[in-house]
Amino acid sequence: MARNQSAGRPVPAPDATRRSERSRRAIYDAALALVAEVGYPKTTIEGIAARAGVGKQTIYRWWSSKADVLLEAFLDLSEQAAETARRAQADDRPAYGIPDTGDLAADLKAVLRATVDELRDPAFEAPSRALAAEGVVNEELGRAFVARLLEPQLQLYADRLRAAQEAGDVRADVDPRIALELFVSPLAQRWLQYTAPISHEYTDTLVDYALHGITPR
Amino acid sequence: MARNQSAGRPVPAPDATRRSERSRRAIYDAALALVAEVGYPKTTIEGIAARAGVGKQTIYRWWSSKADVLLEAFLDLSEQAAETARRAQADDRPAYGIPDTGDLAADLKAVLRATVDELRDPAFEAPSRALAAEGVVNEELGRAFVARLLEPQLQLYADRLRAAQEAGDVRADVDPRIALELFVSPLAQRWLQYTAPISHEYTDTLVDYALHGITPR
DNA sequence: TCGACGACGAGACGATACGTCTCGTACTGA
DNA sequence: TCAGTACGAGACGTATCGTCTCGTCGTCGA
Repeated sequence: MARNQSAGRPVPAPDATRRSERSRRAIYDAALALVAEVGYPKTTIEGIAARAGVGKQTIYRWWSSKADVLLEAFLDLSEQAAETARRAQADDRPAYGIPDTGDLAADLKAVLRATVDELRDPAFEAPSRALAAEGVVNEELGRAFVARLLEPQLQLYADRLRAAQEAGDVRADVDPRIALELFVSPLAQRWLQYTAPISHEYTDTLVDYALHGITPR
Repeated sequence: MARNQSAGRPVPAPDATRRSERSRRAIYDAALALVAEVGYPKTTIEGIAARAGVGKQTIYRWWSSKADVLLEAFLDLSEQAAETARRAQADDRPAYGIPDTGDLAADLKAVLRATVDELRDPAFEAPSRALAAEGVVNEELGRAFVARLLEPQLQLYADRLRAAQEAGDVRADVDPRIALELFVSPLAQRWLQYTAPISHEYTDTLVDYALHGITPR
């Protein structure tokens, strides 16, 4: 019943410098594999430990919950993927983010098309959904998920929109953080909640509507 | 292990005409109360049965899962609420739905402001989140949730937008089912995922951006 | 009027998974 | 060299799962 640093003998905090990197990685791999194979609800701490060849205590020592393990595993996966992508394009592109060819509509459409394709990647789908779902019901994890994974992505759109404002392609009085939601959120909702299918044509349409509005001009 | 109508003796389907209405209601009430009080993950079938004063088998006989119980409980709650609302306004409003004063922007803003207030109602919040979360990870339940709860709501927006098209306030080539997502989905995402706070000012801004676009006119 | 049928409340049952704990081992820093 | 601690392994008691088996009760057809 007693958790960390509560009454009685304060449980000594584990020494992070002695932590086993090997176990950490094995736990990430096992967690992601299990979620993809049997689904989040059937993924258990005991299952992760067994698959990783690790004692249960090693998991409980470093993480507070199944969701927490998965969040860090997915963060690690994202970092690796970003690292790989960054190294692949290396010098020919200045910074990674949303391209700026000067044509805002085309740039947004291209990135959203790529996002649609990514959302269909089964390796990402299961853990993404699991984390999003847990975050809906668990505010603490939800905020961590947003702060560490979602918001950095959204920031890229905000940056691109700000650049467009300076180029005069977006009105100066528009808030980029809100404007980006006009095309990002509809895609997110369709994907998360299965409200309707997603496609390249769909995201193209979203960009057109968002840029020009739906009223007669 | 063997579920309904599989091998061996086919399990006789329960006779719905002999179903206890009293138990059904007690189960709905207990499920909603427990989710609100202790949260969805800690809500158990055994807990619902005990609180409802009902045998576990009575739940397993009529529902396939905890999520299924909650979906029906919430549907029932929504129907009651809709019934009450419909009876309250009775004759002074012709049909319930989104008002049509002729001013599209004002009508949408009013409804979205009301939605913001609703989303803060604690009685709805816990079960809504629980169902949405379960639907993210469980496609079958997700689709049922959308079809029976979400889509009927969205249809009201589509209807209002179609009326606006006939009045010439929305371009004829715009797809209302997509257009409505420009202001509904951002609100949904902020609420579901805690990506940012929601307010009346925020939804007003969404409507303005969606109607007129973010580019210079 | 009465007997069978089946849903009901209650709870026993074996199977998991929970989170804590206690081993013996192995590495590491003083 | 030796104390300290993370580690793999797994035993432990508790909680909930979904199935099952009771005895009770209300309803419908003979």
